[in-house]
Amino acid sequence: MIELTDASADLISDRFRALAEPMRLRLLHNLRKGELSVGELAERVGAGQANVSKHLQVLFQQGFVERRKAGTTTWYRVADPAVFELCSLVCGGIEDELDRRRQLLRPRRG
Amino acid sequence: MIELTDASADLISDRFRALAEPMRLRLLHNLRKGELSVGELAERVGAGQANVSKHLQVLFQQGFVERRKAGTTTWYRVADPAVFELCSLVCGGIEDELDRRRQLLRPRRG
DNA sequence: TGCGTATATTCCTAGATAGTTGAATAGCGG
DNA sequence: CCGCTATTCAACTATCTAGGAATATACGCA
Repeated sequence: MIELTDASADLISDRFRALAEPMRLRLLHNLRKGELSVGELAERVGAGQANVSKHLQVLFQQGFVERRKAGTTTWYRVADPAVFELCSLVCGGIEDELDRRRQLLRPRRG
Repeated sequence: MIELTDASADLISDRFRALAEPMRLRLLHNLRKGELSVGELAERVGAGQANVSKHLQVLFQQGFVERRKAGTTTWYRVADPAVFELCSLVCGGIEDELDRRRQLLRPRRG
């Protein structure tokens, strides 16, 4: 692990921020099965095309997706498989967190 | 990996968002070595006490840290070691991304 | 009780960002 | 060249959040 300087903290947080958005996670999830165009992604996630395009820019800037232009359409694909490992790690914690929230809902003065 | 429903996408993004903040990454980094109080953390990261307290709430809500009250001081510690695996994965991508950015800065019409 | 300390909470402001809309760009077919 | 399509870009609004200041709460001590 990098010794956390201010600069590297910024870089790391930038990458986390790119994943801190449900829409972008859905885009990545749809791209798991293979390449998709912007329009196809917009249909699948039920969002506007411009919106999807901007989200894809963010993922591209962080290197999570790559793109390939063919004629008028742009095909996006996952570039960094580590993103799925990241999600798996986070998903592992989610069930724990749900359990913990249920604990918090209980009266605690027992 | 969880089949990504809208609800789970929200949960996952919430967890990523908790890490998408340099200050919170620095807090977690300082907590690697062991328990620290809010005041100690505020000194180390050079931030206000209220600010640090609020960031710790976010990390606590997402289950990344635990806390223990002793008198008037609250001691925080890392609860989920997976957070460091997450950072490692992200750090691994950062050097790749830096290389990629250097590529982008080059004239590409070769 | 009253004071000092440590933490949490509330209010406020400035900056960031998601989403929409409309325009601009680029390729394809006539 | 002209329309058509897919994508990107720019402007705008609404929402969110980091940070600071002030306040509230809780604890220890005399």
